[in-house]
Amino acid sequence: MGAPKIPEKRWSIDLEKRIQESHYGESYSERYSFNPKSEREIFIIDTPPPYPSGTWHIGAVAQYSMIDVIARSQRLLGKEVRFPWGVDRNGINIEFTVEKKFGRKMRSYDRGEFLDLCAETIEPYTQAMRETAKRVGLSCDFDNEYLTDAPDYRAVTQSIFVDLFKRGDIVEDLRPNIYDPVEGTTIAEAEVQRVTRETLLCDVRWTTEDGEDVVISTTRPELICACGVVVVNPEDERYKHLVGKRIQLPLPVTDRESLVEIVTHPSVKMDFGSGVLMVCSFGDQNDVAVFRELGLRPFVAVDLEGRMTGISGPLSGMSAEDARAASIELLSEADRLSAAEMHMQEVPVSERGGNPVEIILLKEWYVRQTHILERISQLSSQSSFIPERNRQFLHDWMDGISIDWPISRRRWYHTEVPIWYSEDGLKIVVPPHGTYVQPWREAPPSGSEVLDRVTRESIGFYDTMVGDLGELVGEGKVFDTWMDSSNSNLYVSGYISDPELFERAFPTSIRPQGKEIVRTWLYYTLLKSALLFDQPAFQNIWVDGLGMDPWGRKMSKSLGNGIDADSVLECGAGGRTGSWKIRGPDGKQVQLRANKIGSECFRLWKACDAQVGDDFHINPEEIESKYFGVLTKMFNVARFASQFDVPDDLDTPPVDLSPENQWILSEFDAMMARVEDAWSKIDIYTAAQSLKGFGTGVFPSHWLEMSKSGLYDGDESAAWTLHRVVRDLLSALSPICPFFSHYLSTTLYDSSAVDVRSFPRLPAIVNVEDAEALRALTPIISEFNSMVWKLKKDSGLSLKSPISGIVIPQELSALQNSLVRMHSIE
RNA sequence: GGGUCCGUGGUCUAGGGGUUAUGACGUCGCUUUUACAAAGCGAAGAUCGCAGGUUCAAUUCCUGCCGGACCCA
Repeated sequence: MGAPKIPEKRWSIDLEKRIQESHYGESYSERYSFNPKSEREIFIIDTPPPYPSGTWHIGAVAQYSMIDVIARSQRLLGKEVRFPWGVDRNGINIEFTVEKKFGRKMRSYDRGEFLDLCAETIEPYTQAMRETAKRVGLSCDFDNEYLTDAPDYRAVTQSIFVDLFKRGDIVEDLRPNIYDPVEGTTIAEAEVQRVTRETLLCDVRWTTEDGEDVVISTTRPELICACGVVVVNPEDERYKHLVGKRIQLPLPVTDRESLVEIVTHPSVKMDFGSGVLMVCSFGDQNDVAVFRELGLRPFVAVDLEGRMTGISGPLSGMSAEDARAASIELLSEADRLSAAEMHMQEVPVSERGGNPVEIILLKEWYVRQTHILERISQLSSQSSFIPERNRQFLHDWMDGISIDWPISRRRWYHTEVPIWYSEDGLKIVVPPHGTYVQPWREAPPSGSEVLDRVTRESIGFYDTMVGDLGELVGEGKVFDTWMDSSNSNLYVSGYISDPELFERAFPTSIRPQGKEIVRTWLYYTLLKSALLFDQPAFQNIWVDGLGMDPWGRKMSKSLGNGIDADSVLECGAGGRTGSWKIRGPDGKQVQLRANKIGSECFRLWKACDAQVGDDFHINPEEIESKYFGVLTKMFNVARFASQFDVPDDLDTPPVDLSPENQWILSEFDAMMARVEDAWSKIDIYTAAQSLKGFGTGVFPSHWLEMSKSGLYDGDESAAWTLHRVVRDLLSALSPICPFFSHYLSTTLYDSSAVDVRSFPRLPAIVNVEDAEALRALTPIISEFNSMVWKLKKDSGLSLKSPISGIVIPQELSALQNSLVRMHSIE
């Protein structure tokens, strides 16, 4: 015994940063790298590659820290863990950033020049993200970072495209697509958002061929030229006599019939406007459905630049918005506008650009999916969801899928569609497996294959056929970014790059992600695995809730309720406190303050505070007040232990363990059994709560107080118990608080808790029945101690004053001596 | 408009057909005791959102309503 080996009185953020910095130094990769040849059970985590755009959302960082807990806990259980660090850098987001930064639209640049600007611009954001990742303590394989915009990653996307194309799962077709005319690209259903805004609802007077006037309400009068049919509800008595008649379009059109038929359709709401509806090719998705159902020929009213086409007569060449104003004017001049009033309406807009979308007939590439939904659903039942109830998000989304997935985009900073077309347009050239190509600026590489464009059959190789193909045209389109990110599990499991590993590691052990991207990232990944291998993509799917503001609202710039991740992680460093001004629910600014948080406290909070799957409120004040004390407490337990010599042999229990040591070891072992079980089920919450309860509760308050004086007197079996418990407790805690555990364990035991690769369990101390009987004493001990403490308090005695007249319960007679010393009972 | 989830002391949270409903923060009181006052100990504080129903028994199961969040149309 001597002075504590741990000089600090408590955990601090500066200490945390010091340990962290040295941790990411030399031995880092030794510690956390992945050995694909390992004999251990392989555990691969398909981490969500974050998108670097400004700041990393604190909710995502919190979630990521729990993925790290999963990685570390699986290592602790002895598995060979691959915890990749990937960054998703493809996409329209960085294109927008570049456009904004330089004040020029993408299409005004040379394509290559623009790509260079994107790559350059995204780098500092990527770097900031790496730093935050380390600051929150992630044990990713940073040396093998993957970037989705790197050639090796894009090559996987392109190879999978070619494979799926060859087997007919990818098709090229002319179909109505949701289109963002401002950004000039197709988007998928999953990328459409709805905003409520005020629009002018016009009542337009149409006239039938018999000369009867009919009023039709519309918010899109400029689309009259694309009207294919006028519909009424079949139940609507007012219009029964009109069904089957023809009606004149109220605006002039060119190159098309100006009369359309009136038919019935059940989707018409009788009480909306006049109850008569004009159906335009591609006014909205309902229109598309009606056109398909009635087998009508669609009219193209809006072109790729968002301008009105020739059929719109006088409106031709105008933007949709100008055309709307012009058409209203024309209708009004012709005395065909009977009313026009402002009306609240939900408008579909593109998620990224916020622009009202149009539905346009375009030739695009599609992944076929409607035929395989049932099978995906079957396969996904082989994956466990954590929590199980979040499986519902997937089913809800899949129930609503009605069309194939359009995967081509008319953008630039994305993976290119790897296709060249022959001069006659009948043949296509695709690159060999594993090669990244940019068809818009390069010729096919050697080894490329020539396929029949329609039958997809192989005709031969490019190298020998180059003379027969005429002048090749490279495809200019690129892929939806989900086409890239939905390969992440294949990429990290060794698909293409390491077939031997892939054989062992697929389906991928776990997919951790937020619930908001179940319909995109998760669904598309499952789709790919079903199409390519007819297999489930994952063994486990961990779906967490989202980080909300302190009142449970989504954090957003417009609400002004965001909390920056770095400000929380750095809170307390160098004595700087944290303060956050956030707009509260009543619209008033609320000031939150905290003195010290840091990564360990932040992680502990997330692990302890909410079950996985639920949305969680992020309040720095609460994080500090509820969890920093837990760290202080456990730190001091270790500090207390550090003044007693560590027994040479912590593996073999002393033969003369006294009853109180047997008792706490039984209690400890039961707790550790629970934690081991929780770690193996990826139940962070139960593990965290168990460790916290034991480490701050029964162990220090009861056993330690009971054993203290014995320890000071050199009781060696108590010292063994103390050190064994503290050492193993730190190991079991290391997934949640790695730097805290690392510091204490290396200081006390010269070996780091984060390096333990087998979950520590005690050798048998007593037999099972006796252990159970000992654990049954816990509530009696705690009640007895509380009784004595309360008695002393009520009598105005200090805790160390002697007290008399206390009767020790019969059940605790074995602990008599310790209890007498603990309370100075006379 | 539809779907999913949620509603437990002032705040956050666990649980779950059956003794006295878990824990934490906050509050109040006491205590400087050879780890810890950035701590410990103790106390007060809940008709488990509301209304029905099922049951011997409901906070738990069912229905409706109210409130909140998210997703979708």
